[in-house]
Parts: sequence; C-alpha cells; structure tokens
Amino acid sequence: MVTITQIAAALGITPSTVSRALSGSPRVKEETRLAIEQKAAELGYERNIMASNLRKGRSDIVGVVVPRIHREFFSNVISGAESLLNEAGYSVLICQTHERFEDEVKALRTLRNNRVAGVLLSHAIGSSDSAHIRDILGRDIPLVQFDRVFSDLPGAKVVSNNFQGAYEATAHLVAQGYRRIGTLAGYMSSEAYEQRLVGWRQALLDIGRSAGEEIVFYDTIVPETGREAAMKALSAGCDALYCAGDFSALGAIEALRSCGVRIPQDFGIVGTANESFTALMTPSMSSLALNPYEMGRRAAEAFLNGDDGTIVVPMELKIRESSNHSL
Amino acid sequence: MVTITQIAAALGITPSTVSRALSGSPRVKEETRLAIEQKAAELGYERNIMASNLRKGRSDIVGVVVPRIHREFFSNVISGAESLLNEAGYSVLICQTHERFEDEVKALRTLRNNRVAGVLLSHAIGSSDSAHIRDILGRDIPLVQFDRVFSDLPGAKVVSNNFQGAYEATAHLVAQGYRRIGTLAGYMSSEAYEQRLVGWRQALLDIGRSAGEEIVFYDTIVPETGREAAMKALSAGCDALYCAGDFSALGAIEALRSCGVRIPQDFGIVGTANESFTALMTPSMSSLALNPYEMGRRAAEAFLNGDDGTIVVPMELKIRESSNHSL
DNA sequence: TTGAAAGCGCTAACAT
DNA sequence: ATGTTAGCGCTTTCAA
Repeated sequence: MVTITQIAAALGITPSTVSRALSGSPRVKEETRLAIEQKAAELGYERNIMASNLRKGRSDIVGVVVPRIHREFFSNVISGAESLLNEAGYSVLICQTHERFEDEVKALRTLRNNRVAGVLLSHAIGSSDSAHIRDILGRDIPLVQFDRVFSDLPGAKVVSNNFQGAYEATAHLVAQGYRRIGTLAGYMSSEAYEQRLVGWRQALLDIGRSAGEEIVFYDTIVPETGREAAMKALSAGCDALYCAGDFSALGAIEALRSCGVRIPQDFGIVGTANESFTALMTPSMSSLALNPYEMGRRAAEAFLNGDDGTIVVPMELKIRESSNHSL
Repeated sequence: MVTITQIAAALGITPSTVSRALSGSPRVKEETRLAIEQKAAELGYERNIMASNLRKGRSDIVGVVVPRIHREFFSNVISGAESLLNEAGYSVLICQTHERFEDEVKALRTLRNNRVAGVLLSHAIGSSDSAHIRDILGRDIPLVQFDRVFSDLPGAKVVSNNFQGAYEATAHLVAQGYRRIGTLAGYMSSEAYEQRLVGWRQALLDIGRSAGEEIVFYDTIVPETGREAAMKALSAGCDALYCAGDFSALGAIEALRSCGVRIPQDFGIVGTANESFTALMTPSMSSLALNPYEMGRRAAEAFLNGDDGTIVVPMELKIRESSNHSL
C-alpha cells in the first residue's frame, strides 16, 4: 500500500505538503500539486481512511438505524439518504433493530464505537422512550430522526404530514359524494396514526359532518382486522373508509366485495402508504402516499447542513379506482 | 473519551497490559484482568475502533455491494447476511451501484479505502466483466459473490438454482396446457439470466417443443420492456411466457389484458423473484421464488469460514392464478 | 506476567 | 508555500 510518505520521498518533499495537496488545501503551489497528483496516480495511491479518521477523531460513516431494512418504506428512506450522503463523501452503515430495544442499543453502541459522523434513526417499536439514545450518542454525535421520532430528543426530525394527508384523503371521499365516511385508525401509540385520525376528523367537522367514535375503528393495520372492521363499518351505515394503512384497506376491500358491495360504486376506500400492490390490484386502490425517498433525502440534508428543526414531508394522494366514481 | 492509557494510569500499570486484558489475551493475571475490567466499566471505556483498525491494518466492516437496496430481493439478502455478520462482530457497510459500472467502481474503491474485512457483491448489469473487481479488491480483500456472479473471479459464489427453477417453471406451463411458451429473458451479461434461459430452452427441447430465438425476448426486466415484448410474443404466436423477472412479467400482464387477452385462460405467465406484489395483484402472479434471506446467510457464512466453493440455493415455484387453468 | 518502545498513516498547529 | 513536530489510541514485538 502506497502512503503519502512514499509520495513525498519520491518527490523530495514532506508528507505535510502531500497531505495538503491531496485534500485540496489552497496552501499548495499549483505546480507542486500537479506533480503530487501525478505521482499519486502513478503509484496508485489511495488514502488510508482509517489513519485519516483516527487523526481527525471521526469517521466519514453515517449510521442509519431502522427497524427492518427489507420493509419497502425503510429501504427507500435509506436509498434516498444514501444518494445524498455518498455525493457528500460519506458512507452509510446500516443497522437493523428488528423492532427490539436491545438490538437498538447494540446498534447505537456499534455506531458510537465506530465514531460515526452522525446517526439517522427511526426507532424500534420496542423502544418506549428515548433515554438510551441520548445516553449512547451523547453530545457529540449528531442525530436525525425520521418517521418515528421522540420529540424530547435534540436534533432534526423528518416526519410526514399525516394530518394534512388524512384531511385531503377524507375531503376527496367527500367530494366523490360518499355520505358517511369512517376510518380504520391504526394504533394510537404512534403519533403518525394519531395525526391521521385527527386529520380525518377535522375534514369531516369542517363541513359539518359527524365524526363520532362509532365510525372509528382502532388497532386495524393488517388485512384480518381490516376485514372485521369493514363489516362493522357497513353496519354502522358507512359508505366509505379512510384507512390509515394499506393492508387494513386491502382486508376491507376483500370483505366488502365478498358481501357483494361494489367498489367504488357502493363504497369508497382510500388506504395509506401507497404500497406497490395498491396500484396493481383490481380494483386498484387509492392511497395516501408516503414519500420515503424524499424523507431519506431530507434527513441526509438535515445532517449535512446541521439543521435541527422539524421537517414535514408532504404526502400525496394517489387517486385510483377504489374511490373514484367517475372511473 | 476514555482510553486504555487512562485506565492504565488509574491502575498504575501500562497500556500494553490493559490492551491485552481487554482483548482477551491469556497472558494476563486473572486478578489484574478483573481490576482492569472493573475500572474500564467504571470509567465507561469503549475501544476506539479507528485506532484499533489502523494498528491492525483492517476494519471489522464487511462491505455489501448491490444494485439497489430497495429491491426486495437485495434488501432481504442484506438482512440475512447482516444477521450472521453482526453476531460475529462485524458491521455491514452497504453500497448501491444503481446498475452502473462507474458506481460499482466507486463503491469498491470506498470499501477498499475503508480496508473492509471482506466484500459481498452482486454486480451491476453495467459491469460486463470482472476486471475492475479484481483490480480494486486485489489479493487481500476476500470476496463473496451472490446471485450475479463472475465465475472467473476467486472466492465463494452463492447462486440460485436458476437452471432447475426455470426448467420447472416452464414444465409447469407445459403441464397447464400452454402450447407455445416464449421467454422474457433479461440480460445475458448476467449468468443468472443466462441460466434461466438455458433452463427454459431445455425444458422445451426435452419434450420436443420449439425453443427458437424468435420467442426469446432479451433485455427485458422492467415493466415497460415487458409490455413491448409481450406484444411481440403475441404476434409470434405465443400463448405463455416464462419471465426471468417479476417486473417484466407485470408489464406483460398489463399489456396483454389491455388488448383483451385473458389471463390465464388465453395466456399463461410465470415471473421470477416472488416479489410481494405478485401475490396481491389481480390476477395473482405465479412466480419462481428466490430465497434471498438464505442466500445472504450463506454468503455471510462463506465469508466467515473462508470457504470458496459455489453454493447453490434452491428456488421454489409459487403457482398462482396467472398460470393456473384450473383456478 | 508485565513493561518499554515503536509505529500504523495521516493531519494540523506552529514555525519558517 | 512548505517544513517541523507532535500525536490520534491502539497493538505488538521484544525484553525483563
């Protein structure tokens, strides 16, 4: 392995100058810089990052901690973050928590031991508070949270505009002429689901419609619970549902159709997350899209610029057959 | 940050001894080791990995290079690899190539500069040969290839049983009564696609069917190209397609249905990869499932054990509506 | 069983 | 514009 010392020796100068030249310092004569670059290329020099990092006290690695990398949402966030971080000269170290508190602690420790330049984190369901995160990262490792955030932690937070999105989804159902619009609301332990519920409610209240608890169906995020809830919604007189998740919406559609309810003629459905199957099923499902790639980019940006406010990424309503009378 | 020097000072011994104790050397008196461990815990010591790595000349990071992390297949491979590697004390650094040769070169350079302990690689479509890989990684960074492998490179290779899988998928279409079975073949720069093509051909030849070039459609892996190819396949008299990818198969289904061709009554489709949308779409898509999580584990295993043979992971045909006359 | 000493390759404050 | 110097924190011979 070629070192700057060897380059310096070959050129009869000192390592300092070589170091400066190679890291783009302006304090090197153009002529010297050229000679150095040429010699470096000739010898096939490549900077030893470990030495550089040790000296600088930090690495060019950014840690990304997510519950599960193979979930579409998270892999897209990572993808978005990586695109910006790589451009800026950082590498991305990925850790999965599998939704477990202990794995999250382990991941954060690993990142700290690697003296990462920063951490992008979406915490595990198993982490009920933020103490361990603050303890492990301490003051000197910048943290950016996304999607699932602890608001008592310092640093930037990137979240979706769940209120606004749910509001628009519900307003869309109203505009399509549906009369009684319920909601499959998900888990209230998550701020994201909570905000979607609030958005749904506000959209109805703003036009003088009822938004009572009898048409709110909690803890529904998988097809099975979606199916059951849809049946109850039907009994409660609903003719549309805004669903805080795509999988519960999928269950709802299945259940309704198997009762002979036509979608969208008799009943409208809007899901949330825009999972890839929503566009592919028949009837295709309207869905309130998250924007994971963009969230990843914004998180990376916040880290790179040292920002620390809350960044709200808009959601986008994808109108498809399941809520569209005119199709 | 606490260092071994501080621990040594606090105990009136030398850093050498502390280093030995903390890295589990037997050349330390039990009593001393205990005192050291206690003091380390008390001061909240954590090893500076950068310094350790510099001294040892290598890091505890394993690089994983994939075309795109947000593709289900790859994110599952990574997930599988990570589970084993983390247990063994390695971290995983992920790089995407976006199927581009230049990005692959950049990624491999980054990994080399980080002096990674090893590299798990599935090369980009844009890499038509292996020269750059050998050049950049050289002799001292162990390489394990998976899925898309260059057979002229040293090191372990983890592949799917593409020949066998494609053979079975094609035989299944035959058994379902389809008469003229074409193939959307993908890119021949990849051995995986090549083997699928060979499997398709062999299955047809073995029963005396034609498998001519007029029903082979190359370079089809995204919906758009799948759409176009499906139209040509129809003109060529095909009534079924074995598709070497799920996305081209998806495009094919869309194109065929929009022409009024019924699936599976008029035309049978089998995709490859078992992406999650295949089970959820209507009609659900038959697909030849890869086993990405297992492939990731096997790749990690090969790296950890220093193995270097070829490991074949079986594929599994998931029969769904798109190829099933009896449904 | 422990210590002393050297150095991995790089960077940066300080000098010239 | 370049050189001198010192050291980041750790590991590992070699010596005691």
